[in-house]
Amino acid sequence: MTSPKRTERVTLKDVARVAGVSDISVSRVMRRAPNISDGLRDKVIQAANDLGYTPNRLAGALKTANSNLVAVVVPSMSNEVFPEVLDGIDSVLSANGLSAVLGISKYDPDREVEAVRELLAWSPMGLILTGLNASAAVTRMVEAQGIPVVQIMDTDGTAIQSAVGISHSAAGAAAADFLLDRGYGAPGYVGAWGERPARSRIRREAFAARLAERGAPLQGYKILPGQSSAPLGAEALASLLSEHPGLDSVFFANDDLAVGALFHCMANGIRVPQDLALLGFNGIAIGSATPTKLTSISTQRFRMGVEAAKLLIDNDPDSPKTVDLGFSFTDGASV
Amino acid sequence: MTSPKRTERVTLKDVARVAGVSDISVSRVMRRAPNISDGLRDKVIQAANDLGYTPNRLAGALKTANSNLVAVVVPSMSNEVFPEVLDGIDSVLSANGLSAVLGISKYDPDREVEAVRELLAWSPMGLILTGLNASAAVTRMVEAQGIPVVQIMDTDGTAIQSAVGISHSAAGAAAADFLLDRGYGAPGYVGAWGERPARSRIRREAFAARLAERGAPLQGYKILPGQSSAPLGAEALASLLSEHPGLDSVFFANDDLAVGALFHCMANGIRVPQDLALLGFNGIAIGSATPTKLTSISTQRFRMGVEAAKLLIDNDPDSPKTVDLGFSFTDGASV
DNA sequence: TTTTTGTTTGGTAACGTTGTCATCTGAAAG
DNA sequence: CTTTCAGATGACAACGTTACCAAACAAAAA
Repeated sequence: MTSPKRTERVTLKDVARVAGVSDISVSRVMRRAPNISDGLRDKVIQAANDLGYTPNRLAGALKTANSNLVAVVVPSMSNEVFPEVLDGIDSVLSANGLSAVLGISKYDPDREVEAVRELLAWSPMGLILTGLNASAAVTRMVEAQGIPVVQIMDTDGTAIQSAVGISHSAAGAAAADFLLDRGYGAPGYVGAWGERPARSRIRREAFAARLAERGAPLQGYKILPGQSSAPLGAEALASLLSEHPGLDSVFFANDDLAVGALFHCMANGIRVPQDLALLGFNGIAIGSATPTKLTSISTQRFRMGVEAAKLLIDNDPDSPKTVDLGFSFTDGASV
Repeated sequence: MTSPKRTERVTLKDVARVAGVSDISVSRVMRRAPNISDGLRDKVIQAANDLGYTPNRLAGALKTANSNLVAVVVPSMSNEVFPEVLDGIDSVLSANGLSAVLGISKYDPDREVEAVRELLAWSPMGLILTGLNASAAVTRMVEAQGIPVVQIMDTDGTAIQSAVGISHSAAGAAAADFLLDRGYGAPGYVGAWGERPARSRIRREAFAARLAERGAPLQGYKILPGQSSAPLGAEALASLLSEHPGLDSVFFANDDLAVGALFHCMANGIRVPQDLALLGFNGIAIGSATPTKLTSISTQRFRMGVEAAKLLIDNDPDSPKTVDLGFSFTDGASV
């Protein structure tokens, strides 16, 4: 029984010695470089397996100045959206031998800068950021590093290089049209998180602007400080209705809030959509299971991650791209 | 306007040259080593800022054989549970200058092995795995690397070193007691994902065993192949009830399924809990906003991540720990 | 046969950092 | 006025890889 103490790392040299070849040949076999004879390859693989050799990527990445890491910074994990995007990112990265290093900014620009600084120190081959409102410090750092950057979620604004997302202003305007076209004339709005995800503010403003444009201005809105959740949505709607009893429809910053609001209506005898229409945002699964199916604006989050990772991988520095994945209305019964 | 081309990396040497000191002094200042005069520190910091210097962790980690990375392997992101755990992990890691490198196994043991191999190549200072059922290959690799390992979610079984989680067999048994103690005598069970997360199978088996022990055996169960979601829960319950109309209570593998089932009941005139009691698992936010509050077994997922990261950081290789965070019943109205 | 060409292998020198061992101050102790 | 010692700083050699160039060899062309 061997001691479970610090095992000396098995290196290329060890494998080379055992296989009776040069270091560099081992390196080439491990990297599947071309022009390797079968004999050499077999000897090396045999020796590597015998010794339990694992390449040290730290050394390889240092030498080639090209780690197979991708830095990903998202604002939060306690929100269905980002895990789904991450899932999409990882599905592409892992298929290409890349790994994601994660940073969570908690919607705090300073933390984002810190996270980016921290992650860039690993010489990632690319960076995925959330939102287009990157601080100047972040922009400077990534430009100094000279790596591809893809910003996700948002296409309203100027990207550092490339972006994959949707136009939140278009979504807000579309929500307004959707409600007005269906005859609602007294719309309200509910948000959360103090609108720290700037994207929800953009939607609200575009929603309000389009409503005003069409002569049916926003009657009232409520933005609570807490994190989005169904209970918070119920609370927000109750509070909004007490201040604005005349509302006939409400647009929500996300489906969590909208579902909670739907529950509030069910519990309080408010008929949906006859007395009040509810329009969500994001199109998460639960909305399609509620007794009254939630009408929502659905977005493609997994795909957003996939496209972002792809853009990073076959990056063409000379032609940054902005990919708008669009959105669509789910056929619910709450509007 | 400088060309956005490949910028040469700014290294310690550059900073040292500009500051007029030795390389190693710059290194020491950057690492906040002791015994540095204020004069030296100021010169170095000034130069580093002027040049926009960022340390290269690849080189540092290679030299010290100690990266500040923690490898985290989870089975999925499309499940509220793991993002929350990750959030907890990251909160501790980021406070300690560590970063998480992520691997997603998709509940596939082969992918898990691959992810671990991939991540270990970065010489992480620790590894967080999901579940206690790590394959022999994984165990061998981490032992060869000699780094601390913490396994999360589960405490029923043998950990490689340390574990943080709950006892799913205890939870299953407690669910049985909970229902029986409240007078229900004909319980059923609903699961999903083909029970690939082994933990849900353990809960079901313990649930069934305790029921049998107390003379009220499990009447029937339904485990659908698809991923857990509210719509799937509704579907599963409908199907279960058609096969076993006499059920008076159902225990669910998770709250997503249970909430969907609750909706199914509401839409079909099944009174909860008079006609049918529903007991969930996980205690996610939405369950406390439904018109009939969902009764559930709540677990501490964020804290699980926190404790796992802490265990990794102040690791004592000689005394691995198993931390059982326990569970509790939420005071819902569905049982 | 000789020359050309291409395939296969090896030697050497980095990549950017830090551990280890000097060296050099200057002040306290003798 | 030495000796001692702690506090600062520096020189050098790694860490484990891979890029680059050179060399050996074999096969094809002349």
